[in-house]
Amino acid sequence: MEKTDRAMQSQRALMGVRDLVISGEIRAGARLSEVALAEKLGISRTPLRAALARLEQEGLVEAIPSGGYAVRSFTREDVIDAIELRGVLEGMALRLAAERGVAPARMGELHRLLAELDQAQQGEVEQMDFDRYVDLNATFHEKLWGLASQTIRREIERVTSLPFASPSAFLHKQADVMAFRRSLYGAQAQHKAMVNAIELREGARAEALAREHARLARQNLEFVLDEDRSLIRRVPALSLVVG
Amino acid sequence: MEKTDRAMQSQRALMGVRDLVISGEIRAGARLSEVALAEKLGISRTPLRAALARLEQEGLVEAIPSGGYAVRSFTREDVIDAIELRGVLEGMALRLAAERGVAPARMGELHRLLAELDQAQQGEVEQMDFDRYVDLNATFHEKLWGLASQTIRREIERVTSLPFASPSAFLHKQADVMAFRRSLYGAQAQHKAMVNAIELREGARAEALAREHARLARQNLEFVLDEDRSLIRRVPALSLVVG
DNA sequence: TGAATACCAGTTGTATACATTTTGCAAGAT
DNA sequence: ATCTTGCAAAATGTATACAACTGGTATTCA
Repeated sequence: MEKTDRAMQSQRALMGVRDLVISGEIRAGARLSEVALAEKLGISRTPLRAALARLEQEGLVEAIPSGGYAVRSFTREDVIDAIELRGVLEGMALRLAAERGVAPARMGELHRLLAELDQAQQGEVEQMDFDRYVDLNATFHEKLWGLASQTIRREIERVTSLPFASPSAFLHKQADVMAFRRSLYGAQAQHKAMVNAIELREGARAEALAREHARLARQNLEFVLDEDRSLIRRVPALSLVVG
Repeated sequence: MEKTDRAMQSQRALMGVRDLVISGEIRAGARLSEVALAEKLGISRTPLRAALARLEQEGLVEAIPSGGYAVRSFTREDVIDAIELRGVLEGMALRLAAERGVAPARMGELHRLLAELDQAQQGEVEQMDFDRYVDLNATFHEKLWGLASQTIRREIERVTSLPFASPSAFLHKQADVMAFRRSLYGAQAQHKAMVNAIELREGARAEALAREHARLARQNLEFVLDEDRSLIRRVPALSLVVG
């Protein structure tokens, strides 16, 4: 090795395998051959194995009893529960933020993001700045997570490492669909209500709103699976869902 | 290697390091020297590194920016949030169980455990079968987790891998204290109410009860930290709490 | 005397070698 | 034709070798 950054190969392994799995290039259930992967990624088996062990913790990959790993496959119920789980955790984060209080500076950042989100969806549905909204939405949710303590933030980040459980799962730039665009109006209303609830120290309301907000992802999931399965390919990791 | 089980050394590494950290044999903040640990456990660095990486995910150990790992240290707030997190996740599990329904056979198992728990705390406080209650309580909670889907169960198990966040954290046989014994009466009443709520499909009540139930652990934590710090040594991993 | 530097031990991250186990396949028996 | 058995290739788990980096100490130079 000849490199600059510390633990470079490990990072390459982690991102490389994650991409291969999420993109669906390796089918769900398929065994992950260490030698083949190591060669494909141009690294040795050691950092690769570290990546596989971590991806098992993240839930993208599962250990085979006889040894090695395979790409995990998810049922519809798995995905629904992962989304519900995110809602519950975000709800907890918001409730605690409301109960314990948030520094004014941070609330200011949230309001600024709300205003930018408003701008992004200005005008008619057809001309809204979808890509910009996608980016801002991801930033907004990350800011919300930042209100929580490290312990809770860690869990949220782990759960959302399953791409279809992330708040941006169905807001990918490759999946710009009318049905998704329309869902953004309700979403933005919920964003504002969540921030308002935190300001008013209304913990229960903030929690309920976060849960209902996550429910939008579930709606979008069901739209993809039941109404337009051609979108499966465009939503990250959704190719791992069977049935 | 000459061994029987698959991935034997990795398991040994994981349990070995976990024990060293939880028991407090290695101080919070101390660097975990790989060569020293490997020699101490009689294994090579490879399975040891796998164990360290996993313990980092579990939260017991943290990566040092310049490389390697150190024993993590927890603030009182960290522990409180971990307990609260368990309460929220158990609450989610029970709510979903209530909403979606539970097979009668499983409810039967829960009732049987409730009866056994009743037996264990029969009679006067002084003569209750504390050790037996401890075991049954752990089994009961595991059965509750079993009501949830794999996704949620995984998260609960990860969170409770921090020993002080587990439902048995303050019910350790080495920490048989009057204050803890007395808390069991209220706890058992909550156990019964939780099962009842699931049977009546009262999801919100089940969730609220699970959260309040976890709050007992917080009370016990505060008792240890504020009233009888000599107990710190007897509660697993509590020596990692600073302040 | 103080600061900068060069060196050195110790440590981690990565690659590779090795032994055991698993698995796929083909041949043979029923 | 189907199931069993044996074997070889491949894959995993572990150990070890190696190179780069970190941190600290002693030396050197101003």
